[in-house]
Amino acid sequence: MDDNSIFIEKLRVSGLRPTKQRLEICKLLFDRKKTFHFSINELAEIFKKERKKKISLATLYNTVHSFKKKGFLKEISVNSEKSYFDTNTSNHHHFLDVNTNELIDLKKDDVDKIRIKKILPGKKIKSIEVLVKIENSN
Amino acid sequence: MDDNSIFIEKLRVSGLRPTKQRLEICKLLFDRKKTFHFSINELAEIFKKERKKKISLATLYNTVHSFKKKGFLKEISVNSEKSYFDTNTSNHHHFLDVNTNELIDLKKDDVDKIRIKKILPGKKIKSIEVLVKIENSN
DNA sequence: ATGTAGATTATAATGATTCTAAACTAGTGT
DNA sequence: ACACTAGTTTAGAATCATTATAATCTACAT
Repeated sequence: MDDNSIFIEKLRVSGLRPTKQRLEICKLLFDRKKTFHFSINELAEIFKKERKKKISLATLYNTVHSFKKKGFLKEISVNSEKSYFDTNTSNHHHFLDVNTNELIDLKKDDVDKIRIKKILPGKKIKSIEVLVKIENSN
Repeated sequence: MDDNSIFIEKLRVSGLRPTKQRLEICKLLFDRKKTFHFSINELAEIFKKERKKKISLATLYNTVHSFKKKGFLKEISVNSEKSYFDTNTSNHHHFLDVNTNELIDLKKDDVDKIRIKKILPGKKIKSIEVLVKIENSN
């Protein structure tokens, strides 16, 4: 038997019912060592082809968005064609390989602290996101 | 008579025929002091409501994309809902006011030079884009 | 066991973008 | 001035991703 108790708890605490589908999605997204970057379409493909589980597209959309709202996922728009979700919700930046369209996490100390000198009256900084586009050298 | 000779030249040099529609779009986009940030939909609205010119949506899409390809415009994706084009094609960063969804240019010296310590073999850095999300501070 | 609010689902609806193919036009040569 | 051609514009159709709908199902409190 697979042990879902962590995910059941995680969902319950956040006010989401631990349904079969949500647990499947949790296992896929969060039961891994490395950060996972995905689009909803890729997620759907994985369930269909690799895992042979049929979770409707609507549920994937609903779930990913509610996970985002609960802070389990972060959304990253890299360009107009593609939007990724990131299982690493800590403050961090990204490489985007423009040849493969792959996102790669940058660790905190891979990037010097960013200082913004301009301030706008009545506004405060909410987040700072750095996207470093990389390409094949040669 | 309005003097379009600069735009006619600009288009011709880049290999685009200076058509009525393209010149109208040039005037709207480039005949201004401050940087202009827009979505294609907003552009369509301006032509329809403010300028009473009917340029088909297809042409706006075509033109904006060819202007982007020629380097007259830069595209900035700020979130999954919205993608902006920027008439300022120099290297610079942005504020995004999440309350109004407004983009604001940061000047070069508003942000310290970003140093990326990580390098990936066979890859080189193409660009570094910083998006600073700001919100009402109250 | 029952009731009910919350979830899932297939499908339809929407909305943004791209495609198509016909009509139009800028620029060239005559 | 005229005609030719490749490039451009256009309305409308097609496509694709995402969201809405409403019927069915399920977790879970009572």
